[in-house]
Amino acid sequence: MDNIDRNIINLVQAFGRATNAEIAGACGLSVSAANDRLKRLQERGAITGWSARVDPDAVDLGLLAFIFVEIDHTGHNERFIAAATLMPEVLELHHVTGEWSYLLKVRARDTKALETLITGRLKALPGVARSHTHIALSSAKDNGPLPVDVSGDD
Amino acid sequence: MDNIDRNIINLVQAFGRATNAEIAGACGLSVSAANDRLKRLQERGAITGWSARVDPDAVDLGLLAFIFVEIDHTGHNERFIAAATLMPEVLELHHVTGEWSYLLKVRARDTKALETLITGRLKALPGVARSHTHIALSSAKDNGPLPVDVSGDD
DNA sequence: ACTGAAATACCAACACT
DNA sequence: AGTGTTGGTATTTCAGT
Repeated sequence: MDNIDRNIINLVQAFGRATNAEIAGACGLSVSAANDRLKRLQERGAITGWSARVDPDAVDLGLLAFIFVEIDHTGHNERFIAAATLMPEVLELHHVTGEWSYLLKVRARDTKALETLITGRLKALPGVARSHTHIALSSAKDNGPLPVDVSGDD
Repeated sequence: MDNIDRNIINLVQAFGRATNAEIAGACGLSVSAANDRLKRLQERGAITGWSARVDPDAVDLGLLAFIFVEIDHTGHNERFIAAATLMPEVLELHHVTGEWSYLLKVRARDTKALETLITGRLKALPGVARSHTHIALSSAKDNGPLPVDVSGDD
């Protein structure tokens, strides 16, 4: 992982459909070398996959919320993680420090769908003692690229 | 936006480098039709771009944190948003309901870098009254795909 | 590891249904 | 909107450095 690799990572984060020729041009490599490096970055696991960025409003998921959850008995943690991870509305599930056990990022169609998710499905899971929801009114930035420093060591 | 479009969106969210032939095969279309639909989804803004998924650990950003920020005077909001959005460590910036003004998702190398970010840069912005940080100990799910329902109306 | 070239696969425009 | 064809590009492999 040298600076060229980091440049490639920055490039393909911003432009996931960049061609090998474009990567090569930006990094001063031949097309083959760019292709080789991209493949190696994937084989090593630095690049884990590719994705289209989708406008939530276009797919009727205008409501974004962050939900803190507290689990009351230690034995329930694994089951909660397994169940919540499988819920498609749960985009993220983090184990966090502080007064709460988990922080979930969820998207839903509207407040009604959010209510169903929280009271009907999340709070129905064993061990969920309480939850606290923050609704996002607007997002100035969402899913930004990882800031990969290109002036680190080679 | 019909069910075929929603299928395509689900597919390219999971496999951002899916070829038109693969999309066509999955949706029962010809390659040309798949290409046309993909183009139209981008022209309409449903698909906003393409991105490589990157392993944070591979680029030395092992620390994930969520930071709540309170802004004390209304006039400072715009400037805070503008400044925080430009910080590369700030992956997300949401205006949220509740006792706090904003919720930020940030990534940093380690606790030292996080401290510099919070005390040296975020809290230095005008209007930042206080902040509260939740550190993610682990993430069972991160940046999951938007759950696009394929059984909605055509 | 990188280069350059050859073979293969892919995309995008076209005429037509 | 969809299909099949076609010409132009992109990708990928390989021998050589």
